[in-house]
Amino acid sequence: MTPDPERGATLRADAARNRERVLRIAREQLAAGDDSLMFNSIARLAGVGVGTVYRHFPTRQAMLEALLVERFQHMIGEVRAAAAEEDAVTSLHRLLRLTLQRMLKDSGFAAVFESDSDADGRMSAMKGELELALTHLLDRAREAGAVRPGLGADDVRRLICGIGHAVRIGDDQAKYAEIYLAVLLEGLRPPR
Amino acid sequence: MTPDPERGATLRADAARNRERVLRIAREQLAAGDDSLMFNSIARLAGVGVGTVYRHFPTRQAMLEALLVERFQHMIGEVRAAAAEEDAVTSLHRLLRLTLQRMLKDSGFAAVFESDSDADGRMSAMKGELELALTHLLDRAREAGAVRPGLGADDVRRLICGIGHAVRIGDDQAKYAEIYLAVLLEGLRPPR
Amino acid sequence: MTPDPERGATLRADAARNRERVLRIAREQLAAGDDSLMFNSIARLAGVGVGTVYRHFPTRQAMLEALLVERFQHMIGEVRAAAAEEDAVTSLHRLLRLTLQRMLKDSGFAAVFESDSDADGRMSAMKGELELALTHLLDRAREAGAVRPGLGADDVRRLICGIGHAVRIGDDQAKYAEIYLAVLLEGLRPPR
Amino acid sequence: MTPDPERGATLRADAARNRERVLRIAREQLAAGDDSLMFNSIARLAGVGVGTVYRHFPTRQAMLEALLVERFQHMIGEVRAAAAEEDAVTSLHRLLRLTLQRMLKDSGFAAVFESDSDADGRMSAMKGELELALTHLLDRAREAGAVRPGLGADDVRRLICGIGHAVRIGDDQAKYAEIYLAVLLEGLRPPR
DNA sequence: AATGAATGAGTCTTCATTCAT
DNA sequence: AATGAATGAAGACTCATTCAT
Repeated sequence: MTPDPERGATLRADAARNRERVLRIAREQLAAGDDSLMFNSIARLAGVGVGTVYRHFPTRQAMLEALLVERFQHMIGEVRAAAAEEDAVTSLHRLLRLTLQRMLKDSGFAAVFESDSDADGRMSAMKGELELALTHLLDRAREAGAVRPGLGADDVRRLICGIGHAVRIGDDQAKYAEIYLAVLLEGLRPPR
Repeated sequence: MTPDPERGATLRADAARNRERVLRIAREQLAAGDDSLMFNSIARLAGVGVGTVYRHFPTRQAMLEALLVERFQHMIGEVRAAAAEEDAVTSLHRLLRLTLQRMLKDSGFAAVFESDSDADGRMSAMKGELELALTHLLDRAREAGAVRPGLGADDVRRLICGIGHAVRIGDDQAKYAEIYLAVLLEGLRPPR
Repeated sequence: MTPDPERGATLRADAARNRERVLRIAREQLAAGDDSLMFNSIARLAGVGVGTVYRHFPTRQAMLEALLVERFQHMIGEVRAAAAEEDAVTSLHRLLRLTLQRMLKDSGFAAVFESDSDADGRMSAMKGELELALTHLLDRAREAGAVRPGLGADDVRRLICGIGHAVRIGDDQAKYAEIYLAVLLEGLRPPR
Repeated sequence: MTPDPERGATLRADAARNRERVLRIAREQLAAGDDSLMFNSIARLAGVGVGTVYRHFPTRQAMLEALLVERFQHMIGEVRAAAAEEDAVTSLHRLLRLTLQRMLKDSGFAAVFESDSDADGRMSAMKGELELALTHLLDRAREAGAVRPGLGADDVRRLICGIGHAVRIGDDQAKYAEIYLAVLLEGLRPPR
């Protein structure tokens, strides 16, 4: 038995192995651009029964979130670190750039990051911590004149999601990402 | 027989009538928030056979585009008029605000406006004219200092789509639309 | 196109053919003792797609009822004729015997005959007519002293269903049917 | 270790405890109107593994029977007592009324009481004793003129099951039970 | 040109049972 | 003896598309 960091419980060795297999396959599918996450085919590819997949992940959304628990936990650390840095503005910009790139690379991440309704309470909790940390960072950046009043952490989340969307529409994402991000960063500042 | 302005051909009277019925129902469905556009139910509601729907619109995308021909033609006029106005900056802002509201009100419009691949050449042609007119307007606004260099009409289209997306993520669209639009407008300006 | 007596509408020739095929297979399945009426296998055996089966019969109950429309219509005639005969008591006994035998031979019939909730309004209508005719017969048999007061047509229906159930429990149905029916017939009379 | 009266073997204390837990939950489920007796959910509710449930009860039928051992044993006593009473006819009527009410209250009991095939030999043995005792009672009632010749204990069992079925079909069981029982009791008598 | 019945692959989901732990 | 994760057959149902009428 090994502790399962994502469930706060202990999983039988084989169960944990299957869970990981399923998650690995799901990750591959998403990476390959197939965001349908069909339980039957995931099960087949993972070499387990469908029932096993359902046992671990009652819904598609739950699977998506499970796929991202580590990433979100990592992000919380990043945002906290960013909020603690000396130069809040640079820090904010770097954070937003990083987040944008993550969204572009991983559509599953983008989907969960955008969504307001989580299947799993732990995901909601993490989002709450994320928002808190971002609020701190934002407050400091605001003091430095880089953020207009009236824009909260959730607004910034939505806006960066919007920018991600704008970049994705186009055909040369690498090219647009930096430009559109620059537009956002300038737009966040108090109007002249 | 009446000329069919959208097909460049002549349609039998009953065919034209059926076409309009289908479009009307499709419009109603979209307006009612159902963007699945299922051909079978549209056919049923329109009182025609599915085959008839397929004859007129080979794909969902084609139907969507047909639904929006008038709207796009109207838009072309708007953008041209905007480009001709004295105060290009105000004009640009008004145009973007109008477009944003249109996207929020009509998800079908948003989908086609965002898309880079059209089912029907006439839609592509219209988009080309739209881009041309917007380029003019943008050039004039740029001279007035309201648009940074390096941002073309297509960029602005994508960015306003992104803002629309950001607004749609939230639960109180009316509240966010104006704020996020303001962020975009400020962001479009040359950096300080 | 031929008129479809069971739908009150006109069915396309091929549709009618398919409908009959499906009903024939369903009938065979039931006769073979399989009362599960699985749509997929019925479709396969009938040589049609599942969708076709679903189109004709939205639910299992609807299919069962469709299977029995003719039988119920015939029964209505029988009960009316029975109610019109000279010797109401003999007539009632013969009718109940016939019904019991029908229930034992055809479990589908027994199921629909017992059920109080019909999928199709026409079935409910037929049951209503059946009840009416039986009420007449019962009234006449009551006058002849063969039916106790307080027992209506629906009670008799339930009781004969119960007798059918009692017979079915045993292993030698032929043996029990007549005896248990005799018990019922005597029990229907006013108490001594 | 405690002797397990129902298995003729000795059960480890924890095994006996588990067995009782499972039976208690199963009883509750049935009482709550859920007669599906799903092993997985029973196991979950009982706080044991499914495997444990299977170990104790190889089939649903076996579980049902185990649930009813006490009740049947009690019934044997009742029927014997009834057979010993002075007024056999009254006694028989009271017994049938009691049995009917039991069937209506407890669908599990009804199922096992009706069934001719038992999973457990002890259940068959009990049914045998029941039949014997009922035969005595019936013989005495027959002498008193309340039961026609040719009707044995098993027939009466089936008939009361049939009456239970008839009552269950309707929507107002309390109302029909007494009437239909009266029909049966009169029907049991020798024909006039 | 119109019809709409038919198609049937595709997907989802459950649950009785087994067996490795 | 107990566990409960795993299994996967089984069955239900949908809907985009075709094609005979």
